[in-house]
Amino acid sequence: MPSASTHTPRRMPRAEREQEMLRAAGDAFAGHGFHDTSMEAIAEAAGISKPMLYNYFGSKHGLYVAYVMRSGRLLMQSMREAASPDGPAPERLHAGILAFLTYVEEHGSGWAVLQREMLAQGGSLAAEVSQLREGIASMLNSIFDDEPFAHAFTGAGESLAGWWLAHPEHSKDQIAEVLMKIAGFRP
Amino acid sequence: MPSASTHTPRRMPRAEREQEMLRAAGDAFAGHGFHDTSMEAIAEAAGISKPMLYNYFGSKHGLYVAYVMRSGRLLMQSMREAASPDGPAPERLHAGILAFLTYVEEHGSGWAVLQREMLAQGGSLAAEVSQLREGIASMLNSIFDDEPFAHAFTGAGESLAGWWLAHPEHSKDQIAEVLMKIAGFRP
DNA sequence: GGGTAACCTTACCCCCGGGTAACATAGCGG
DNA sequence: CCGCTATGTTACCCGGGGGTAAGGTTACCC
Repeated sequence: MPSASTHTPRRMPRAEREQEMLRAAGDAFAGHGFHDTSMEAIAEAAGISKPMLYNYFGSKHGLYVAYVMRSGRLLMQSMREAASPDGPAPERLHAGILAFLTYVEEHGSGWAVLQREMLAQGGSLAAEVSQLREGIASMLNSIFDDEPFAHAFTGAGESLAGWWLAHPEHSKDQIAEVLMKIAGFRP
Repeated sequence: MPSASTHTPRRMPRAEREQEMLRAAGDAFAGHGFHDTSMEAIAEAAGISKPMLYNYFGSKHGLYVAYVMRSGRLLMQSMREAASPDGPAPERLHAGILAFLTYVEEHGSGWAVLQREMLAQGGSLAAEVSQLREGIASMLNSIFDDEPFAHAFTGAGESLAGWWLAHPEHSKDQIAEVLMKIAGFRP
């Protein structure tokens, strides 16, 4: 028994450790923002030491990019699957809204980071994030065929989702109904 | 003539200099965000030296707070004046929307900073910013009497305003029409 | 069982940028 | 015209945190 004081540095396969790092990083970024989150803090939350983060992601920015990209991919994938073009527009829209709200509900940190990053127009993630915006916009344009309206609707969804997280007494379906009403599809 | 190389340190009354500092700070904060903006950069943009900023605003945070507060006051004042409770709801809403869009148009930096700050739920400005949110929410609730809908509508306005800034080929009235349509007041 | 590669840590470097002390001068009141 | 205050500057301190060099240990494979 060499020393009982060391922190049980449990070994872990790379892929698994990577996910844990991303989870810790995401929670930290979502809570305090990019700049008010230190690599040291992320490492501690992930139960490892700082150089591991650099070994796996190269830099703080690299870690952030990895998290944002993964979050964006996940969101787009969920929505595309739900709103695949079969069936009439209102059904597709409703399914897409539910997929979005489900993502927000289950990945609060991911959503918070994505939302903040979409506001920062000048960032180095402009390309990746605008790709996400484009994807959602094209889905909505295929339903509304009215670009300004589609953008307004996007904002309505984002804002309402944020409000919902602070008022969980409303059901997911109630929230979806509000959005359907805004879209012009009365029940 | 002592030295032609000095930067013409023109004297200026305090109030006037203060406005210039706030203008420079606002543009910088809007462009790069709070953390990626250095006091040095703000001082240079304002044509003065760094200690002046500390002399006038105490700290970087103090300068930021001053800018956010002034922006918020200005926006609330414009909207309250426009949407004062006389006349039917659609007219009040339309006037409020136009006041909002005018503010966004004329104070792009102020709006960008306000919008970012409203997303950051945990900041030290939470109190001030939530007061702004409350004000707008109460105006909209007096029109819609439907809190979730009012929040969604707020988001639609914010998002559409951002999109408008990137697509100035649309007129202010066209944008306002989109919002009126979302509100359920068809032309 | 020994070489090797992957996993992981401790201890440090060093710059950026917030904040300040000390000093300079314009211009107004008396 | 003389000093006092408000306006302004240069030059510096120093702590936080991004990033790294060097080394240790586990486990897999032959």
